[in-house]
Amino acid sequence: MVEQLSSRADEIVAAGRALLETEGAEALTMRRVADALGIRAPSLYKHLPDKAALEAAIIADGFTEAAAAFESATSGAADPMGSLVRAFRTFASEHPHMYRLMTERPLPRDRLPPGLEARTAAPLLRLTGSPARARAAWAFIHGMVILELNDRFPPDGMTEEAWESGIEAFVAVSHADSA
Amino acid sequence: MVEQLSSRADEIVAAGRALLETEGAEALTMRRVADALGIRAPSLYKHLPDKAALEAAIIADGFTEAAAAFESATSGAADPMGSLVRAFRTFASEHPHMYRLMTERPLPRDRLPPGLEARTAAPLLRLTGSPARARAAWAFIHGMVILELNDRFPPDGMTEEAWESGIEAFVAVSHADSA
DNA sequence: GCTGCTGGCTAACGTTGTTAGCCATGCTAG
DNA sequence: CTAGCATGGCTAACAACGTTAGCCAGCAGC
Repeated sequence: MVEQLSSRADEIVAAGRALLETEGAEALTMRRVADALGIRAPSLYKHLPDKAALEAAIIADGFTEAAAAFESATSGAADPMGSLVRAFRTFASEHPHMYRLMTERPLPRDRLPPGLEARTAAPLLRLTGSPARARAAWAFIHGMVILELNDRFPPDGMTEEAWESGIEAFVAVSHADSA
Repeated sequence: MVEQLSSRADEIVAAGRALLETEGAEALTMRRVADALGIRAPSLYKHLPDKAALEAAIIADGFTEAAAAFESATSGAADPMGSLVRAFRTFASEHPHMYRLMTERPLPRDRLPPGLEARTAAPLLRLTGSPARARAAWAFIHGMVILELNDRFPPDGMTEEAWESGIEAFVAVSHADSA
């Protein structure tokens, strides 16, 4: 399943990630990645089986970073839920192309380090107290982030209010339930 | 902006849509579409400027259908919000590839019939009573749908509960606000 | 009956992921 | 010290993609 990458492969993944983050998904090309390293595209295949493996490694990178951000945002915070939501939004807005790559297709779970997905989900799961509520909150947060990223909301300044309205809704239900 | 399509172009769009819906996005190829019509790929360009125009026409098709479904679901229903959510989920699960195409990138608004986007959004906007709440509810619904579609939730039967939990949350806030 | 538009066609280009097969370098075993 | 082999480059090439250029058959209208 998840092979440990050689150090050269790590450099390839880093170059790929840099390309993705600075120029977007359509720049993430085997030839462009090779160019960035001063070699030819076919040489990449000495280190990685295919492009999907490169993408999976970049995605794993992203999840690791996101998980760390979520953990540090929630540990000992006064308002852990608000803090988590902010960390989520920050991650997505600082790494929009990465966030899209991480979410827009089914996860290549076979090619991801075991436990990474669960680790990323853990903080929200802990805060909401139930898988069902965690899923609902995640859907809301992801929906807001991806609709914003995809320019789906009219630019009328109403979006911040939508965030508050949604958070309020979930907090209300959580309190009602725990009472 | 939005050109009226020739009847031949309509046939091309229909063939493209059929390919998309039955075989997924990667089957939506100029050559495959042409094949389905018994002609060659370059001939398509006599009727459509490029592939983006084909996609936009398919997307417009999808929005028109979705809008009609949402309107008929909410008009005079006993539980209009539940009915709308069901209509939304039904549309997405019956047309998963269409739904992805409609949502996964920024909308080609220039190439869509004017007013169509607003028409599709209207039922939810009416039910929630405020743009902010509508946006929050939309984010939740879209988030649930797309995460389900992308196989993001563990298959533990908890997802139905997540739907209920989210709907409950939004309904609670709406009631609190209107009281 | 000529003109010109409509809607096909073939050939081709540049880009994509990927494979096959060659070769230099350098480590290791005998 | 040398033979052999793994490592990691390379070029050439293929199939499929979107797209353009340019040709031509058929048919409508003056």
